[in-house]
Amino acid sequence: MLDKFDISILAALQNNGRLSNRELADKIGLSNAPCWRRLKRLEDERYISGYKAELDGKKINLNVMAFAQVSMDNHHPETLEPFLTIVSNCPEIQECHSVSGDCDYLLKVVTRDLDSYDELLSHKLLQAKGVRSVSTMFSMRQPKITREFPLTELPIGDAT
Amino acid sequence: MLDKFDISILAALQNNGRLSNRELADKIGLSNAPCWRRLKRLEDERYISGYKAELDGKKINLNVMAFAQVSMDNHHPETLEPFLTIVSNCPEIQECHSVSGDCDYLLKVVTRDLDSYDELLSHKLLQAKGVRSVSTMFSMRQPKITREFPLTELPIGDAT
DNA sequence: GCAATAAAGAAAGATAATTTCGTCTGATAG
DNA sequence: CTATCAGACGAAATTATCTTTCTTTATTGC
Repeated sequence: MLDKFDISILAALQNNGRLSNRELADKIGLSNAPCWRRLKRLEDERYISGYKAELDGKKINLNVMAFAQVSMDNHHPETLEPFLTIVSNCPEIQECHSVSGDCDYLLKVVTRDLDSYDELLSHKLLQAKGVRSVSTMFSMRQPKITREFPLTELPIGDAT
Repeated sequence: MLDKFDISILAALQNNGRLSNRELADKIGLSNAPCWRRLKRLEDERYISGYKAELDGKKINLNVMAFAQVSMDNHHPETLEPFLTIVSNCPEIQECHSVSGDCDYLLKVVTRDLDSYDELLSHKLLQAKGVRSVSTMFSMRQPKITREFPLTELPIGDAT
């Protein structure tokens, strides 16, 4: 169970994953040692699954972000397998969700430009046996984009 | 321009954003100081836009992930504004993309359970003036999910 | 070749992480 | 009501790491 200090730690590190232990301790209102022990616990118990540097896509020449809705011929494992292999080996595909609704998978894809996207689509995805069709939504602007989870909904342990 | 050391640094920190400078230096094959200077440069020049702790959604009671396709009545700024305000104030909405295709916006949403999702939908989004309709795809499984950008496509500077 | 520039490495000084230990608070059983 | 125990905090000492400075090594243009 998490108390308000734990939640503050998670919130602070979601925002800045490289806070030093001292800064973190100041921010949440504990001293050095207990803050450190709590953080280790949160890491050990996998509340925190990792730390990631966030890069600027534009700066590294990734100008196209798209969501591809993929429909499959059927849902037999041997039909899905070649597709999933491509997905897992393709670094431009950041996310693959098996979804409810009209299509079977939703992919989040990042590429340098439209040509690269087209190439990925027509030479990789559409070549996969089992893939019936792909319909693309291009992300043109991102009024909001964050990786933070909402922590406001969490039940709070003691120490309130 | 980035050379192979810079790219290794970006790749390593995308994977583990809390590598110490020493570990990073070992990994990329430079000594302490130059590795540190390169990292600072990459931060200063905003190749790295930030560091984030990655939480486990299941552990903190966020069990529903969904993509909401939103259609608006029209594209006048005064129509969009109330919707975008809700989006920006709603912590459950992680991403809002203005997209090409059949709908206007694609939202990535995370909630505790289906009830919370329904509440968000019917009491917040669908109440917004200007929102014509919302169609939801629930993410049931994630065969792949990463936050890493592909760095293989980058042109490499000298020092090859 | 030789100077000038740019980046690497070594080492020292400054800063921060991690451990240890003593203390306090609150719960529970006698 | 008090004694005991568990759990967590904080101060301080130790260890490790970061950050700077200075020197050395490559590379480029003249």
